[in-house]
Amino acid sequence: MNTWQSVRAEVLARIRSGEWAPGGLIPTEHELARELGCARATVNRALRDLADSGIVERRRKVGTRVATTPSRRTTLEMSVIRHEIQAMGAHYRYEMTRFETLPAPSHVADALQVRQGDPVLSVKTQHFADNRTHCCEVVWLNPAVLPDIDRRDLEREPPHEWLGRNVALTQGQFTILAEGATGDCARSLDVRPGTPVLAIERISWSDLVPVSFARQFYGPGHRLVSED
Amino acid sequence: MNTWQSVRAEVLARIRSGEWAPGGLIPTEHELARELGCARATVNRALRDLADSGIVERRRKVGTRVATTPSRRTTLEMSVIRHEIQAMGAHYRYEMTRFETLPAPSHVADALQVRQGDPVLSVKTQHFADNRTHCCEVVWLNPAVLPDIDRRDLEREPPHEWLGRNVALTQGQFTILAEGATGDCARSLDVRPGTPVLAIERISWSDLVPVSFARQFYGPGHRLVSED
DNA sequence: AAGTGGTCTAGACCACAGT
DNA sequence: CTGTGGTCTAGACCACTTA
Repeated sequence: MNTWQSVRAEVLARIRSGEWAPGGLIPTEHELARELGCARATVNRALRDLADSGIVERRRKVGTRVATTPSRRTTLEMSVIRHEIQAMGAHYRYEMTRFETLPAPSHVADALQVRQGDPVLSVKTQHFADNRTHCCEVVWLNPAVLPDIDRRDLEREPPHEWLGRNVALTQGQFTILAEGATGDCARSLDVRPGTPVLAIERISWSDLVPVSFARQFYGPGHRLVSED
Repeated sequence: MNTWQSVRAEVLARIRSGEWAPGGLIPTEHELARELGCARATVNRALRDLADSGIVERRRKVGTRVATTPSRRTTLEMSVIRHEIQAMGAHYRYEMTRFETLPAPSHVADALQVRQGDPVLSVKTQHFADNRTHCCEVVWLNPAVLPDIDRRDLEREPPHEWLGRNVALTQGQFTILAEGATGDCARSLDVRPGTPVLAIERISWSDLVPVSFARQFYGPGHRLVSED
């Protein structure tokens, strides 16, 4: 069969067998197409897939190399918290506990690309699964990009769901780290201060303009699982 | 321009504008190709890309729907620890602190798909950046798949690097969580027990057979950053 | 049975990066 | 300039799913 999957498998097998060593060039698309008896587009599809997985590296004029860094890319599904909770079969409830304009602290100013002390919107929320706090978050919003957001908008609906429906988010970045719970967060999650919590920082852009910077905290036992 | 990127952008714009609502069907590939004046393959490439990002969902005979779950997929680069450390400009050193065959505890037996109590290889390692422990890990190896691994192999080289060069790893899964440092791990990372650490659990398969189950611990301040 | 996406083909042109 | 990958095309057939 000359499917692109079979081409991918063949190439992978040759890499695994050592026939094509890490750092070495493999044949060009034309050569592979001829050898395997399929169209170049098919080979291209297979090699592009391998490049997306980080198995090979491709550069024009140079060719395709077996990656020396056998690093793996893995994809995480960052779902809407409501769906995450409902998927567990739990009842979802959302609450906004703060909504106020504040001068931007330095780390927020960095993330939103505004000057330190510039006014930004600070929103605190909690997401409940069967009346236990599953996640609490602080969201900082760039008012320059959100002309007409209203307190009532976010009382009804979590910030990221509102943003998803009202702003053209073009890019996002996630940072994952472990922290000890502090103050409000510890109280919300009903854990002692210092308890390890998983923190996810999330920056959303709309056309290269930062729209929001969120810090989400998940209590003990929460796990992020890759798909693969 | 009839690039697949421009088709992708056009489709995205229509979704964002609300012209194509979440949950709704968008035109078929044929229709879009005709309307936008390009080949169907180009439309296919664009829509496939959007489907990979989770923006739309595609099913044969049904068509392409705007995803009701505006969940985002993001890719994490799980690099080899040595490269991670060298990329910071630090000196890398590796040490194996344990190598012994033990009866599999239940969580390890689950991960490696062996019976609880079956013999598995337990390896403890530390990875240093400029002589400070950057990461410590416990790796459990499935001896059924690793006939001729030797203690000396892993004294020279970290388990995952050895595996990468000697076993055809076909699949991996990562789980990320926050934990409090305990015992050996706390001592290795030079933190007090209970200090929040980022834990990454990693299972590697070779052709549906589990090869290794690793738990890696990173000290305070460590961050996983998505690419996007 | 019919309609949708999934893929392959053969050829072509282009963009880029070494020489 | 040259050779590589990146992409587009027009057409074709296939696979799957719903009706």
